[in-house]
Amino acid sequence: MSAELLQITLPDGSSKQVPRGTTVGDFVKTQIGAGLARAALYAKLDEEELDLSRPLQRSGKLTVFTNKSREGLDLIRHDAAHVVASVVQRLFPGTQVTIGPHTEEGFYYDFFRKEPFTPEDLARIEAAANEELRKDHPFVRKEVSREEALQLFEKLGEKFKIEIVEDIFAKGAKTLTLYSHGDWTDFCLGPHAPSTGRIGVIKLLNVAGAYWRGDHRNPQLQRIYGTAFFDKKDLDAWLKQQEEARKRDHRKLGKELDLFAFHPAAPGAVFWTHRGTMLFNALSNAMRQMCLRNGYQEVKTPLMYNKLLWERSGHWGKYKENMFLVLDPESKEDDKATFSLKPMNCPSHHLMYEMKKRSYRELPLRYHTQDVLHRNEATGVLSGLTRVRQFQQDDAHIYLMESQIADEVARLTTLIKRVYEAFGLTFTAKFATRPPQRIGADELWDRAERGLRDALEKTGLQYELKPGDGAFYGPKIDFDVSDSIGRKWQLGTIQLDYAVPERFELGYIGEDNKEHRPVLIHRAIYGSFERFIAILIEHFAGNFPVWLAPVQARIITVADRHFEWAQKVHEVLQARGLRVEIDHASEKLGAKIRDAQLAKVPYTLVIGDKEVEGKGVSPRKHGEGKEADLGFSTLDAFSEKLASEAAVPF
RNA sequence: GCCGACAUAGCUCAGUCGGUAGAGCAACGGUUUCGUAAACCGUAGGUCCCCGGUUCAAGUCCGGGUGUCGGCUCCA
Repeated sequence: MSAELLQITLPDGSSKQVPRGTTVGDFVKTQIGAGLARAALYAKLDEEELDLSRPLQRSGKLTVFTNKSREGLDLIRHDAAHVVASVVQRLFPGTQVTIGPHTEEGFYYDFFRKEPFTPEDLARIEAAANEELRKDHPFVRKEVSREEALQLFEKLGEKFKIEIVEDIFAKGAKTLTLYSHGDWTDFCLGPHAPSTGRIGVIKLLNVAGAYWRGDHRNPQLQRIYGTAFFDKKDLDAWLKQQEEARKRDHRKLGKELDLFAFHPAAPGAVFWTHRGTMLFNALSNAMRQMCLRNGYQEVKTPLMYNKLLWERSGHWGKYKENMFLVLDPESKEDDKATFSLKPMNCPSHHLMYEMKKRSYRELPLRYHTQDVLHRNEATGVLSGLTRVRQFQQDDAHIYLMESQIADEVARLTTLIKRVYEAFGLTFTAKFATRPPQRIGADELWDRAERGLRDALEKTGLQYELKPGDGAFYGPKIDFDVSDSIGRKWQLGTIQLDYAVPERFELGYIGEDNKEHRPVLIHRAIYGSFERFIAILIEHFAGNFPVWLAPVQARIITVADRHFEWAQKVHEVLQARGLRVEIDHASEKLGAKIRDAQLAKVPYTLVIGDKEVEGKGVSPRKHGEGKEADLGFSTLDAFSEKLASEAAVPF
């Protein structure tokens, strides 16, 4: 069997026969073409990733990746992480290496070193790393035994590597692969590009702390973030895009558009300006109306509760760290902290639920609340509007019978989809199952997970499975949306909960005249108004659609003599519930137009002799150039138009 | 909470080697009454985040605190 032939199928369906042992690189060169051979970085034989230098050992479907593919880019970014690590160890002896994967936008490498890396260090590392690329070191792969691997890393004093190596072998690996370039060697699953020269350019971005293996009890490592591209031009384009994205940052736009502010006296709590409040209220009212149309009861409950409630709900035990406690000087308790601001609405709703005897005929009973919540978040996690200590959710708790779960979840996913699509947001759904730390019997979890999953499957929505990511009381479906710099934020959520009704001993009288336990669904669509508004600001880059815009139209006059008609226009539009303002500045028209444009007001209404004469306005749409000028319109016609655009789209 | 960086006028930002702070915009006053992205002249505005230290002298150097930012852990 010296010339055993393998059957290698290509993506176009054609297949080639080559002797076993032919390397991937040779296969590509002889069977496909020299051009692809030069461009090739690595390949996949079925699902197995192979370096070009690896011999083909079995038949299968071969896919070759070049610099034209996402996979190719991910590969050189991983290569780049190796190059950076090698340079860091040369420039900063004594630094220990850990891991360095590629990410969405680049890569990182985690190092253990006492002294922090400074921005100057980064610049040095970056320069030296790019120098390595020019040397075009080949990546050399080698398989070693457990003993060889451990011996190598013992010698190098790489404690973290040893830990990983031990783990790999403990999981049953027979050998371990090492990759070297130049005189630097690292343990790595691979694959890698043929040589360092295939990485076009490396750019280091920043340093940050990260815990070893993501556990805060472990030593803190220094994570160097960077990115790599095939071409300097691609890097420049990416940097420019990043720059553009930063212009949409909700913190920047929030200040520029005068929507909200923060003050050191209340870290993590928002000051909403009038404009911001108008936006907030537009969202709030839209949600409120939608809930009312869909069988929800809107309720308001107290913001502060005696700890009797928190002990009952389990928050006192599990969540106390995150709650703002309120001292009661009259209290007989030692710590006087007998009250707390509510961090969630659920316990309040349960109290309301149990205030009356409930019948199965009332179910599903849906409580909707937009009350203010407080959570004492760790200082380091606060971030603009996306992570705050005081916030409002478009929260709801739905009490229902188990048989109603599928329908209710289907209704919910439909609502969520409708709302997100009305904003043009693209989202991903995640199905999160039981976490290691949980309450409730496994049998309940089985039912809950099955129920939620069945309902989700029924809706046909694409979703990602997140095992172990559920809430401590039940599995959930989360809906994520990205911000302008690509960070994903959880907005909507649907959480199924059998445990809490049990804990609160909630009941309803069934058709059989017996007491039954309801199931609970926690759900939010916006998530929190604060975070949702952050996402919207970035999504629209501050150019809100009319129905959301804090100011929907700004009236500007050509000269002071037009002021009287301007006021009349203002009155008429305001009477229709539209948000309109007059620019009183003693400026030329051009300047007022510019101000209105910078304020991103959807319509600027120009009023001069012509408009006074014709009892109308000349609207100008937000935007550039001649087409922005809509010409003359009667006041009636424009007010119709604006009112129709101000309608809630869901 | 942890690691790192940053904090100067309402905003955006200069401020060299340690020698008591400056611009543009905004605000205010005046002139201008103007047709689709910036009229002109003037005035005022500062606990250089806070507390302490070094120094003849601190916006600048050092220590502590607060806040913000980038991550990590956590989370809507």
